[in-house]
Amino acid sequence: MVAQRGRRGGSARQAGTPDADNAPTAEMPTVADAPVNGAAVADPVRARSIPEAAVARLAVYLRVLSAMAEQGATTVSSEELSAAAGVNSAKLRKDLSYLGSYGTRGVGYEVSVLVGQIERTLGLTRKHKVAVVGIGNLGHALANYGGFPGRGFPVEALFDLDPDLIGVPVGGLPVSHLDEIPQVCAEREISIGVIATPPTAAQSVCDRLVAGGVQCILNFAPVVLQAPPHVEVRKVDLAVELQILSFHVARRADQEASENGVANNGMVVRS
Amino acid sequence: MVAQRGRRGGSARQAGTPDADNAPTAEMPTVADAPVNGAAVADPVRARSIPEAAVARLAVYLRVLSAMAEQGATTVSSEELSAAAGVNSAKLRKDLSYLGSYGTRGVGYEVSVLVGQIERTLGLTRKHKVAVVGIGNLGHALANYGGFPGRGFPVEALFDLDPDLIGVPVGGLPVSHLDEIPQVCAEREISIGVIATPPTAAQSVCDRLVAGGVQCILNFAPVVLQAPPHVEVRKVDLAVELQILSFHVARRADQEASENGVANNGMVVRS
DNA sequence: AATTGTGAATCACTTCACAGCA
DNA sequence: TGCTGTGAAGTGATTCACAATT
Repeated sequence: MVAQRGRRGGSARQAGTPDADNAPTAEMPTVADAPVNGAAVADPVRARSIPEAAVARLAVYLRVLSAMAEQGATTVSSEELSAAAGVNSAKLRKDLSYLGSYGTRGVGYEVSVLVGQIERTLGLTRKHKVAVVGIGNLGHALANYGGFPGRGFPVEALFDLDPDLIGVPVGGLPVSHLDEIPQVCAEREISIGVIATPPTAAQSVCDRLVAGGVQCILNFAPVVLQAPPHVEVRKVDLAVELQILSFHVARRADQEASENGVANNGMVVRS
Repeated sequence: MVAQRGRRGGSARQAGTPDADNAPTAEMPTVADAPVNGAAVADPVRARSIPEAAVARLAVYLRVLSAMAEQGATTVSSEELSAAAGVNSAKLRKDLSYLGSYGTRGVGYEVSVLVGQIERTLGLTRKHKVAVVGIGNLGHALANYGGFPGRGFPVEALFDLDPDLIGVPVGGLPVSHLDEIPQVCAEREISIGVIATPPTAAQSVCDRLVAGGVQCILNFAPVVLQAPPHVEVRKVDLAVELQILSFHVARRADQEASENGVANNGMVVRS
């Protein structure tokens, strides 16, 4: 049902979005992290390192598989799963092969086994406590998410600057002041900090989260954060997303124009 | 929900774009595309295409440059700009080179020129009307963003299913019913649809947006959308973002373990 | 017969390193 | 001298295509 694969001629390209990068701080929207510095990854003992891009897709497969399991499916082929996840089957199989060999040739994969292996690989067998900083519109939405997606990411601290908000429970949890970030995060062993503040406050919040010992930061503020290398930063940037879409609209308009013989150098070549 | 940003992940889309262009002054870039040699491509004109990854970074550079301009900067070197954007300078220069040659050797770039060229390339010289579907916590946050980031993305329609919400103004704009999506989007010439509904509603909303003629969709719902190839879909998936962070935490723990001489299986042994 | 798993090829992106210019 | 712009090399990710396996 879906994806047709490109053959020659038609150049169908999957847009799989490549994401990629992210450096010491945060950079583009995509996957993250690149070892960039120096030698980078030494030799992960047992880990065959998984490409960054594949990690993001594993999370998607996990969601699809969970839905399938709920509907009673017990086995699934790479063709089915890849269609549901919107990727091609070769990519899916390659991605799964990073986990090990858990499929049966001629048959497919057992859903429950795959779910277990992906969860293990993504580190989902342990809980990751989350703090949300900036209880504005977005922060509210995040705090109310009620124990974040998929369980395993309980929100255990909320922070804001506004005195009127301090102490007020949001989603069942009272809001603390920004100044308390380091102490509270340390006490509650927060491992992921979510920044939903205005851009001007973001760097300072980031610094406090780091002081509080958080290991990862998910940044919704439209700024490039500077953080030490041991802290993983990812960003979600609405403005960037919209601008990328804008680019594609423009590109498309352009194409149409040249197909109509408009711009271009007058060299329209059509069949 | 919120979720992460991802790249486009899912829907199959094709973008092969044989482009053509590259006129001395007005060239509109295209995303990189499969060269596919062969006889097919009949376009002798050297296509100027911008890698997808570079497009995302251009949006970041634009924001940094705007901030610099506000502070009175008139010129900037690749070194300065790249540091502020969190990338290395070679990558920055390469990215800017896709726009054309707008720097001065030995000096740097003129901020205002760069801003103008990036805006042109990203198609920001024209407005892109936005509709937000699903006025829950997140939709509310988005609607109130007040004419989205950076101007140029005015929110001109809101939709929800809840009867109690229909007609109620949110951020100054009344909410319409989901059923009206195709008609309203067409009337108001919406070009970008933002889906902030629960996952079960997302595909149907997507279909209606497409019926209403929107060209791009930004999906916050945690599902893989199927959309026709001429519609650009991007997704922001909070669960995926958190799981990627989780993976990095696990990986890091793993590495530490092996640095301590632990072999494998999870058991931490400290010397 | 069907489907996985994967080496090899291809394609995309990044980084290097330096020629060219102001 | 300083900094841009870019070919070329390097790295990483995707796709192909088929042998291996049930």
